Amino acid sequence: MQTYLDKEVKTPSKERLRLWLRFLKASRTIEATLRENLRTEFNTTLPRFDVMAALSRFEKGLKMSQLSGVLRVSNGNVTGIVDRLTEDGFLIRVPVPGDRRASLVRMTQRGKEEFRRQAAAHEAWVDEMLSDFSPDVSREISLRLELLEKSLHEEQS
Amino acid sequence: MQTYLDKEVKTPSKERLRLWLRFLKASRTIEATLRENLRTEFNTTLPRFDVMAALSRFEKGLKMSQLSGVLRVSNGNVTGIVDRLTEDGFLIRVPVPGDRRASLVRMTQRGKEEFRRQAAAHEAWVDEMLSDFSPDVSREISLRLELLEKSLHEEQS
DNA sequence: ACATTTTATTTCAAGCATAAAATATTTTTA
DNA sequence: TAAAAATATTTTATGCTTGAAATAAAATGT
Repeated sequence: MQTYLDKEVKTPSKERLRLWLRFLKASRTIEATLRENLRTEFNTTLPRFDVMAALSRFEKGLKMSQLSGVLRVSNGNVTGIVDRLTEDGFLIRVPVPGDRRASLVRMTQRGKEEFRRQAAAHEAWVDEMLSDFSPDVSREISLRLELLEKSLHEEQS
Repeated sequence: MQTYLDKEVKTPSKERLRLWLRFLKASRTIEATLRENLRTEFNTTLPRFDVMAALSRFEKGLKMSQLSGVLRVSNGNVTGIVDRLTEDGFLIRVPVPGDRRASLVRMTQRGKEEFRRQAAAHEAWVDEMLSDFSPDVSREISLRLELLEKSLHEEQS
């Protein structure tokens, strides 16, 4: 039962709900800015940037299923994005010897150069938006979020 | 220029980038769970839930432009979602007397009842996922995020 | 009153996202 | 080795999302 203190003292679940709503709103605001910037300055999108970022960490490329695993999105989703990035000359599909089902997706030289520019701009935009957070505070919250991630992926009891 | 301490001491901008990436990942993980739960338990989606949640706070309803303003999404986007929720009998469009361009969107009785059930489940899911965060810590981070939100919406200098 | 501008909303084209079904290939099993 | 199961990927159907164009009505200026 609720008391006359309701305004100040919420139930734990209400407090966590509020936290989630704030979290989501901040996340969406930052995302919207990044999308807008990627669109106007590089004529690309966040999903395309995400794919390039993932591939930039794997010189030898990734299979489609590995790529969708890393990005935590559906298989079918990645197909279309890789198709378009390939048409644009940023990615290439190379056959896997000995398995005609699979292919490795990797960046072209042009893709690498384009991504380098995008990544530098992206880092600057984030730095600007999060400028209120000192390196120490950033590290602290990063750590907390890492623990949260872990707890979210534990088997539900 | 970078030093041999790179592994431990990052530049501020790298530290903030890491924070953003963790932030985004946690946000997406939680969102994915909520989407999945809404789909399997209520046959609905997060955008539909968001629309209902916004309207639940306005007994008299909202104009389409107000609704997209509150949700911070594009006008055209809201049209389709409201169309489908209206077909399902959860929302109703009522004409605004004296302005034949606009209409007020508000929840039907059935919509209110359905949303009450969804909101209760939603709160419980969030409570479960964020159970590591004590009410005090929740409040503290909420406050930080509120400040971040504010700084993000200030005129860029 | 009439032309112009602003406001409210929808439509459109393109891309993103998912789950489920389909296709093709490889591996396992009987 | 032939059938069955597993794996890798694409296709399909449906809905979300945006920016831009289109439509319609209201407000403003001359």
